[in-house]
Amino acid sequence: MTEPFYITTPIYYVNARPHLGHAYTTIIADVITRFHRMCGAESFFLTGTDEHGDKIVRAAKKENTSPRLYVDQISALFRRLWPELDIDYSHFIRTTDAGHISVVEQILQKIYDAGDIYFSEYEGKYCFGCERFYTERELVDGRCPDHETEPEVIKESNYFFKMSKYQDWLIDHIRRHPDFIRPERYKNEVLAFLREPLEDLCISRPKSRLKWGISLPFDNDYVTYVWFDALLNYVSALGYPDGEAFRKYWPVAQHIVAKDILKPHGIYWPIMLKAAGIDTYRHLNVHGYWNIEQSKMSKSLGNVVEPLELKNIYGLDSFRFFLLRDMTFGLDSSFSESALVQRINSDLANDLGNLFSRTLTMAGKYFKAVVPAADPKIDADLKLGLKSAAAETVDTYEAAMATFGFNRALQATWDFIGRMNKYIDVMAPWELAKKDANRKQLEAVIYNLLEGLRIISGLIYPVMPQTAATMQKHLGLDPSAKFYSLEKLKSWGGLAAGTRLLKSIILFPRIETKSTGPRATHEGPAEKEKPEKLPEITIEEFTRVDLRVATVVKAEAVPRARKLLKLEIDLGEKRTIVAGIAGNYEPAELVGKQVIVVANLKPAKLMGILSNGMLLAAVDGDRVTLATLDREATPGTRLS
RNA sequence: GGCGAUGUAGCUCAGUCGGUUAGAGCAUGCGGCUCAUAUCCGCAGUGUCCGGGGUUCAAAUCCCUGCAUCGCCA
Repeated sequence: MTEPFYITTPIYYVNARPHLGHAYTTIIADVITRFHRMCGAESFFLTGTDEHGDKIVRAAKKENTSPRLYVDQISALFRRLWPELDIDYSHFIRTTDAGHISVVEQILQKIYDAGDIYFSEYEGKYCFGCERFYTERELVDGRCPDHETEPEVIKESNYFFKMSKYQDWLIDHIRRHPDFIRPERYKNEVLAFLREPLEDLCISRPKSRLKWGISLPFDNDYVTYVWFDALLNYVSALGYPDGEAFRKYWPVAQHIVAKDILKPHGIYWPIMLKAAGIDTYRHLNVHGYWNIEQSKMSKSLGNVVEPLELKNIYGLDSFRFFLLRDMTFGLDSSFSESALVQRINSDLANDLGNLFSRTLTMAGKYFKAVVPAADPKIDADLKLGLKSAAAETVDTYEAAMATFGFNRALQATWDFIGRMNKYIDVMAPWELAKKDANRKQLEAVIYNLLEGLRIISGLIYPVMPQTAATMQKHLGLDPSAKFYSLEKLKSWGGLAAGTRLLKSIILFPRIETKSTGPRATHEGPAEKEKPEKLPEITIEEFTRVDLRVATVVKAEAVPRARKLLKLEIDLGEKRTIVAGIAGNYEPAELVGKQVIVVANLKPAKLMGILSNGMLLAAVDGDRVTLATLDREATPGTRLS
């Protein structure tokens, strides 16, 4: 029996709404869990929300609500999002759950009784506005960066966790288990950090300044520091100390985190476990950031791509595919709509979708949509290595997936898809179909193609569960069966002759991208009229024009105006602009586009609508082409 | 300021222990096919392997140095 599998995402801090970074981490956890189910492992996939701490109190205050109501609300956003991304988690934990709180208390008491928690006084610079201490380097000219006031020096007593005591143990553990933290770069980062003496961790906050947390079991005047509370979710969710799930899954625990929380997971957490007498986890899997609009994805930055919107536009499976295919696990990657579209068109529509549709069409045409039998004598010559290629593909795939090499696994799958397309080209079934004498050969060829598709549908299952099921259904198989079992994918010939196929369909519609068209090539620049030159201006004159990046939020036709569109744009603030581009652009295609706007143009009324700015466009007779940006930029950014 | 990573085709990246003519996908150009979503198959290119110096019979690869980007730490 395959050993069980336990994976966790971080529990997300509810001071912000879910964004692409959260979605990516959670999708990866979903994919790896589905993969382990393919391997036949009993799997447990944990996610949830982290809900204590002063940032929550402040966020709640800002919204004029209580922490309790606030965390309920944001936590629900996360919980509701995951099913929409086809994320099939086993359990959703909240740090405000009674069960969790009681485990935190137990473990704190245990470590306290063992003598690894001590009480001590320290002094620091405290900003009463922020309700927090600042280190010297965080201060700007000795002042709080938010309030610009000088923080006061205050003394405070707190409880500290003796992390230093376990430093050598941790170094040793990491050295003995080279894949404890992976990829390697992050292991090295942790080891580099551990070369310096580790400071003990302050694990309490006095209730005089923070009440929203778990009270220390040994001192009711304090609450637990949020990280100490949060990390313990990974064991509390399993029913530590003697739940059956804990016994079964904890020994194989693996975590997934983004690189910004490497330190708590790579250092605090193993040491906490050690001190509590719990075996440490098996792997910490660390991934990078999605760079959007050239800045990092992170909780504290506000530039957020709404995952829901993207999957609604391009389809959920395509969206998941892109995230898994384009990022090398551990490294940063850049996210752009054009990269997404390119992936969809070339890998999904052209390669896989077209292979599927051409194969099913032929099976329909030549065999009335019934899976033909492959005569073994004839088939042996006609497989052209397809069977062995499939076996190699599954092997490569399995090895890559097990080590979070999602892009390599998909690459291998697509190599096989390419091989299938090539197979069609070489075998030319449409030629075989012309002569009855070739009937047996045609049967074998079509059978092999359908069988190849069966295997492909299994391989894409973890990443694209919906598409996998659709493929199964059209291959006449039961999409609710465990068709994705690796064992089944490893043996050729699973598809039974006589199975009734469904009609060919388009799995992934191509996304039409606006190209400059043939016009540009036929019309050489020499034939063009030279644009009239305007008198020279100074840089100062130029800079009087306030050009800004704006994103089109909404677009609609202006009634009774042939050329005009009314646009809602976001350039840091919302604005309405009326643009004379209706003949060249459909309202729908403009939404989400980034344009360049003259922001300080005197407002003008067009067809009764006040237009507050102007779009830049190349106007070539009737042909209007909007000026856009090479890459996405933050709305409101000034052009210079 | 200290430590580290990265820099390879138009774009995204692979490149093992130093070893023949530096690779893949996308994009581009040409050819082929017609089952298929104008899809697929084949062929073709293009490189200051970031700059400079060194070691070596031989360097994208090793060493030094500079630059750029990023990360960790202070």
